[in-house]
Amino acid sequence: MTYNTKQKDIILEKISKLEKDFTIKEVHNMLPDVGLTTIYRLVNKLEKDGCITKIGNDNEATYHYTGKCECGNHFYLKCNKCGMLYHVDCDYADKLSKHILEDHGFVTSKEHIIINGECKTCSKGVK
Amino acid sequence: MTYNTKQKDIILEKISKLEKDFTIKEVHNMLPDVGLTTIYRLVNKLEKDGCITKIGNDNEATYHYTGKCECGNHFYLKCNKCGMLYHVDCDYADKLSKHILEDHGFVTSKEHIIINGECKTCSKGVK
DNA sequence: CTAGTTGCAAAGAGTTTGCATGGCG
DNA sequence: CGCCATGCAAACTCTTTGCAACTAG
Repeated sequence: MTYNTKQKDIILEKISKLEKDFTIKEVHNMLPDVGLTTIYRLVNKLEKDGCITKIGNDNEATYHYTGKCECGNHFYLKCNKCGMLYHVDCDYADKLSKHILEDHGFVTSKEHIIINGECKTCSKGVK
Repeated sequence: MTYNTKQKDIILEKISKLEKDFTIKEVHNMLPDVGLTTIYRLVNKLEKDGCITKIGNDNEATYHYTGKCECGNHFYLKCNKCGMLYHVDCDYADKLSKHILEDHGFVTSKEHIIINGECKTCSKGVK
């Protein structure tokens, strides 16, 4: 019901090895031979499958490859200045999820907690 | 250096009384007499002033009026299903900010921590 | 009167859709 | 061969910009 194509392999190969988050444009720049539309369509599908997390950005959508991992002990720190996404392994994430669920009845999204702010470098650099 | 106009008053009056987050379009629908452009411009300015927090959404930007409050003991839980933004007063927010700062050197954005997930209602209702 | 503000129309930017072609199974 | 996948171009939507008219101070 779903074919394996060259483009799919190329895209998956690429984004699964990225250590940082990415935009559609970036992927397209890295893979000029794959059509823009195809990247949009595949990324959307991967997002539905749960392999990718969409990080609603300013005006351009940013995505992050998460694979199929179901581990809960981490969260993301997203720097609003430089755009970097830091993956943090930390017990605190579990505690936080549990707290939010038990005290506020809120299910944190697939254990992918994204907290916005400013990273060490940027908060020092500016001002 | 900055004038007080009718439009400004109308917009501020409206969004400061909203209990939920809003999009530019929603504001425009509520205030048909104010030009779209004006709303964009004013909201952007208010965001810079810190009275409004932008919640990078899917394709349409969502904003939330926060006023000038500098209180730190709260965070937001944003439901990805119904779009509701829950304002939660909780000591945990402070602890979390402190932890992130001390252990990860990351400054959480203006104490406005937004955590995505699914609210009680939606997580029960579906599937 | 001067400088900031407004709002229309047009331009930009990101994303989606239509449709004909090509490739997997 | 049937059906999904691809990719170009066009359509759409949200947001920004240019510019002339307007208004607060």
